[in-house]
Amino acid sequence: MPDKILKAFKTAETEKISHLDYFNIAVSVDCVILGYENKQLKVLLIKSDLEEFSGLNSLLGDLVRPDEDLDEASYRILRERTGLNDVYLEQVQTFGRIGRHPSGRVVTTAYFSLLDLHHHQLRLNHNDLHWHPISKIGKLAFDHKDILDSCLLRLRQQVLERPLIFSLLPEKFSLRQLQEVYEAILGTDLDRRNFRKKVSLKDWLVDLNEMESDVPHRPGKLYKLNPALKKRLRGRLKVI
Amino acid sequence: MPDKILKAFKTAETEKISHLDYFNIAVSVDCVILGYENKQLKVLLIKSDLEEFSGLNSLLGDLVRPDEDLDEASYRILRERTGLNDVYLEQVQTFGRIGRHPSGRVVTTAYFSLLDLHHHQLRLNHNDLHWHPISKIGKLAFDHKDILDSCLLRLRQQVLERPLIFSLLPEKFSLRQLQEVYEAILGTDLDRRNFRKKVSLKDWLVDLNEMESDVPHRPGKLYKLNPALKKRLRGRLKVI
DNA sequence: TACAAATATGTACTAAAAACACATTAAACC
DNA sequence: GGTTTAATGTGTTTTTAGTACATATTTGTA
Repeated sequence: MPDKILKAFKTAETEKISHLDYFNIAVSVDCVILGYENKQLKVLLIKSDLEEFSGLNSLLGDLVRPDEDLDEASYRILRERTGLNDVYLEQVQTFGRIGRHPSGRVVTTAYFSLLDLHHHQLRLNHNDLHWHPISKIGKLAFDHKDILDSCLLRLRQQVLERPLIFSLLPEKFSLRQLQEVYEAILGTDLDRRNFRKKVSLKDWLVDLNEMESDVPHRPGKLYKLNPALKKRLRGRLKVI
Repeated sequence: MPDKILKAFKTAETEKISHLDYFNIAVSVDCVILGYENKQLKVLLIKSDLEEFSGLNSLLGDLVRPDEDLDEASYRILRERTGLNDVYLEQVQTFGRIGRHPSGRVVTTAYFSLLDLHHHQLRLNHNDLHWHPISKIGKLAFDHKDILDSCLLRLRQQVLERPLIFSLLPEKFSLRQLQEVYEAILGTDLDRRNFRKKVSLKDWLVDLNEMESDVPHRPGKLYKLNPALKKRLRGRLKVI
């Protein structure tokens, strides 16, 4: 098998190097799992259990298993950590600096996901897991701050074009709630009238003909995501 | 070291599995190197030397070395294959299906690059390397057709927003040449007057006050890329 | 010198985005 | 129960960007 592999990658430089020099990297997946609460965007972090990063938080990640697709690993991590199966995950970028992991050569692929922090199925499986406001993130373990930033950048670039945001919200929501989520993600104030016009021009929402309740002011109409779009946001993993 | 590594990735599932099960993946880089000639976008391909893919072409790729950053590997491949050092490369996506490489578990990260196919430094280092019009690409080895398509999609999405395209052209070019490149990439015809207006509103071009020569019609003005933008397009690799 | 084939430069029209205003509703308070 | 408060809901106007389209100009060539 080494011969076969070398043949597949034969270049002037690699020919003399043995197969063992190459098949010794670990690949991991790190998930930027975002939620929304109290008008803040939050990310799910875990206390690092590596000495090198004691006291620091890290993203949720794990090594990719030998018999596991890269994308599948991201769904597994999300499921293991949150209990959620049915959530959209998107690959963003791969980080492969030599020294990025203190224990060995680990190349990691970053995914982001948005979910409703109050989802009834959400079960954080570990005491050290916690939601952290992204506006108050300091140092993170590994290169996880870079990973977080790249995912946030991607999210901000795409959030107005694609119906990504709705999995952050409960099934039924008002336009005000929706606007507040956008404002939290983009970090800007939006004009309410222009925002409503923009949203209504897309086919994203369905009017439920219901009203908010328990709000200390005039209640607004409730909407849900157009079911036709929901499929696109669903996880693509075959549920085990 | 195995203990240390396992600690870093401890989850319910991984605890019982040994370090050797994980640090045995190879990571490769595949480069979608695009050039432009005869009003066509072309990609640099090489004949696959794997039996499984005999007769098929593949992208230019290589395994990432143990002591090499992921990004650096992409610049090395470009340099080894084309002789060019000073070229922009951008990471696009990582492909990690289990069975994607017949010889073992290889996760690959795709990069794309645009370069002037008639650049004086360009020296293709192998007889089997050739430029292939993207409009006539059939089957490719591995999952390289998917990789090519994802890079082309990214390119088309970004080419109007960012000054990526200029490395496809010689130093001096006319607006007609520039427009033809855009048309080749986007696969559409553009209105000449609107195109010129759009370009002139950006700060991308510098008028050289020179004219085309050797054209069988009225010569056009020559432009070059605004030098202030050139840095952003340069390769980020420390030249060895 | 007339013609062919480009360049160069608009202008009018249309659609999208941003700025801005007012009437309406329901809860909370006196 | 009337008044206040704080939202919702629905515009209009203005500005900007995008699209469609026309004419004069320059050079090489027959």
